[in-house]
Amino acid sequence: MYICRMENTDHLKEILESHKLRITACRKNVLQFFLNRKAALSQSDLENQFTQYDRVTLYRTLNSFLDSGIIHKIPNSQGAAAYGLCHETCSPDHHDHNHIHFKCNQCGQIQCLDDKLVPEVTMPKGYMIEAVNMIVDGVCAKCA
Amino acid sequence: MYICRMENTDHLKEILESHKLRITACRKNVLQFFLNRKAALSQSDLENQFTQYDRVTLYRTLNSFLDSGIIHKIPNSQGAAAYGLCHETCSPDHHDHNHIHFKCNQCGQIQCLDDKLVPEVTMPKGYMIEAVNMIVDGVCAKCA
DNA sequence: TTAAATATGCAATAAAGTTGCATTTATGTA
DNA sequence: TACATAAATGCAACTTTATTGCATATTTAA
Ligand SMILES: [Mn+2]
Ligand SMILES: [Mn+2]
Ligand SMILES: [Zn+2]
Ligand SMILES: [Zn+2]
Repeated sequence: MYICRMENTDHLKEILESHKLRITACRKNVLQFFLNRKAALSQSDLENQFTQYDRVTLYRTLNSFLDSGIIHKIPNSQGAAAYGLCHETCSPDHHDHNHIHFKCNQCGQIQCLDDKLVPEVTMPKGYMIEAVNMIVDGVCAKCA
Repeated sequence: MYICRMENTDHLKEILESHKLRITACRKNVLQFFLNRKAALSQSDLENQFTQYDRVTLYRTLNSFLDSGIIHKIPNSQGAAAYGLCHETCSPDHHDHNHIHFKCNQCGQIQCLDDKLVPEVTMPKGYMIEAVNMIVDGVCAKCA
């Protein structure tokens, strides 16, 4: 995870550049929003926060972040898709997403537990593993 | 998992009755379809299979099965929701869903690996666990 | 057999995701 | 700096998925 909380424009620019994305106001704002947030974000979170941008633009911003490896999509059972920041080690080629996700049934927030790694798992003979996702549902520390 | 593959009407009736659901043709047909299938099913799978029923009826059939503990919802990152048969031990009160789900990126099928249990996991202090889901993506034995 | 409770079909609506295209903006090069 | 090119944005339209209301049909228990 990128360490700083209050980013300066240069830092945002660097992140976008290093992922081969053009620097635009929308992308910088959305990226900053992700960096300031602890929890995962959904498209509608962005729409509420950034009324100045068209929802399609925000949709495509999320897609460009996904494709370039800035964020990752978090599986869920219902509602809109949620997105979390990738580790700094992630790239479009090689992702490093072996952390557990937690969804609080009280406040609804979805969190990346970056230092809680998904345990190893074995598959039946003949199965090939490409990715493993673990989603824990419950009540978070704040809501408990 | 219910053992039989080709159910007789009585067996279907028993299952529905034991979950306190009224016996209807639609429910029996949908339940049979679940029992015959190995993979998880989506609403659109049902719509394709049962053109004689309104899609809202199929939607509510899935909901009644969900609420009564006949099926469970499987988290995914994209596309329509998938549903898998519950174990016989499941009830509305107590669910027993600690098995791994596998999604094949080739054929798209989602499978309940009923005998592959989700490994134990610990949360940070203060978190309460209510449910744990594990979804493995990859290539299934048939597609490999 | 009948009354009450529930399921179904149909219409309408909401929510979420996606595409095409004209216009604007960003970026590399002259 | 100016320009050409490639990419991003806004807007409209559309698709898919999910949800609700209500009249009618069916199931169930008395
Ligand atoms: Mn995450
Ligand atoms: Mn399952
Ligand atoms: Zn919470
Ligand atoms: Zn497969």
